[in-house]
Amino acid sequence: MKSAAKAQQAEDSAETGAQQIRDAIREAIVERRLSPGTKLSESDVGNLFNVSRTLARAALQALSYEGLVSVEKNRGAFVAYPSPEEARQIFSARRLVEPGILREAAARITPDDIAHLRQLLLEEGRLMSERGQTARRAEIKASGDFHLMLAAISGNSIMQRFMEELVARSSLVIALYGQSTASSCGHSEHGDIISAIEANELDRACQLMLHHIAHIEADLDLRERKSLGLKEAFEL
Amino acid sequence: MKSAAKAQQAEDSAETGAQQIRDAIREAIVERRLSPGTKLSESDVGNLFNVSRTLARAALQALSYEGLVSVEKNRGAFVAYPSPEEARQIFSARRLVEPGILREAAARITPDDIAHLRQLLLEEGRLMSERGQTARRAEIKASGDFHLMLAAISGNSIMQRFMEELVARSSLVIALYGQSTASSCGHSEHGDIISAIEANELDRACQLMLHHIAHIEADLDLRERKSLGLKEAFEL
DNA sequence: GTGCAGAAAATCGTATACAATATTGCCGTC
DNA sequence: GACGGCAATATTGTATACGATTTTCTGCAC
Repeated sequence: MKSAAKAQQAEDSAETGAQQIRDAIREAIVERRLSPGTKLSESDVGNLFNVSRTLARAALQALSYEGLVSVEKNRGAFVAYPSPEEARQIFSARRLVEPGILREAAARITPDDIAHLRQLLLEEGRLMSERGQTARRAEIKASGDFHLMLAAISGNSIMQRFMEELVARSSLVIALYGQSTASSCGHSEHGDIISAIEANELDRACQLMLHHIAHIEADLDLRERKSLGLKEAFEL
Repeated sequence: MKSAAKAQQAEDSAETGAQQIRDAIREAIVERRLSPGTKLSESDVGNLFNVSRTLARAALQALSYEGLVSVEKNRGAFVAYPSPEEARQIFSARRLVEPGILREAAARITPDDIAHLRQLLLEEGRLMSERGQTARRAEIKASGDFHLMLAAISGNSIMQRFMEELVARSSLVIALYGQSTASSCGHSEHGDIISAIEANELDRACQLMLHHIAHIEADLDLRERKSLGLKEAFEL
């Protein structure tokens, strides 16, 4: 049943070029090749992907629904620049839903799933030790994939989509407010969570998840940096 | 701060005509003037609102992101026809997030908010006793508004938007699979939840909320109705 | 009369064109 | 030389146009 749904989605997802553009831009944002605030002009995007403004616009609109891009009337689209308040809400939402997702995932998890999770962890660890931009980008993605995999295991595609949005937006927040140059996600904590699930200690797993999210948030410096900073930048 | 955010949103929401069309169609779907499966041709929508296909298409795309409309490649857009599995996921998601939302809302609720909630309840009750299509439609909307108001009080605009999606999709599910002709939401249960919040009995309020959602779900007949039913329709 | 093939119609996917709005640079005036 | 207004430019908002795909209808063969 799930595979059938996925197959159908896969066959439909190839439907339009806008989808591909949207995915490409989203990936660029999540991997931080595009910085918050960057202008995404419709013409530029169109030229870049060799399509008309129509498709570029559709892609940008789609990204705005996910909160990754903000479009301002008659001004254009920009990579989202989440405010501190927005950042707090994103993590508040994650604290709210992730324990629940974890519980549902634990109820349906198979040994196969656990193997996949551990493999993901391994990959993540490998990337962490590597140097270089590409490795760093892959690591960022992998660390989010852990949370997404849990959502996928939960079997609820609605929550899965929601988590995808939250993880992507979290990446933006970390890019903006993250302090430590270290990994965005405490790597070992992922492993601890898996272990707790495996040991069927659900409450502990949820606690670990909450702590994990708290750790990520603790690494942020959520001070209101008003965009008026252009003045301050010269008042130094 | 919140009001500022809302004001900005309000001033931006008037930005484009597609937004208005999207809202109009969504309202029609939620109030069940548009039945699941109804075809929404881009041309028809455009003509109906006296805009070009471009805007009609944008509106339909937007609705598809919310799960209220499903667009099939080269075939067109239709009012979503949620499968039983989808319906289960929608309510599963609501069970997952609504207690959390309620807790956050309770932490920030003001006497003013409670007054608003009670007023909403009163309105709901009044509509329930009335006869007529328009009253019924207003009642459907009001019963959803209770849940949305809680999300609004929680102060997390991300969760609020998510709840808007879930409530709207729930309306579709109830239209499709609901059995009782009665209200979509047990009216009295809303009042009980408010009372529990007011009495600061948070755990009880959450329990009531879960029961409430369960009641709605219990009124559904989530049997797989294959679209092959056109045969059965004549084999009766 | 039934079934299939081909054409006609309708609808969607994408590109281009035009209108409206915001931004930028320029020039005249004070 | 600084400020304010106007024109030029760039960018978005919307409409129209054209090609591609699907659906439907028609007509011919069996």
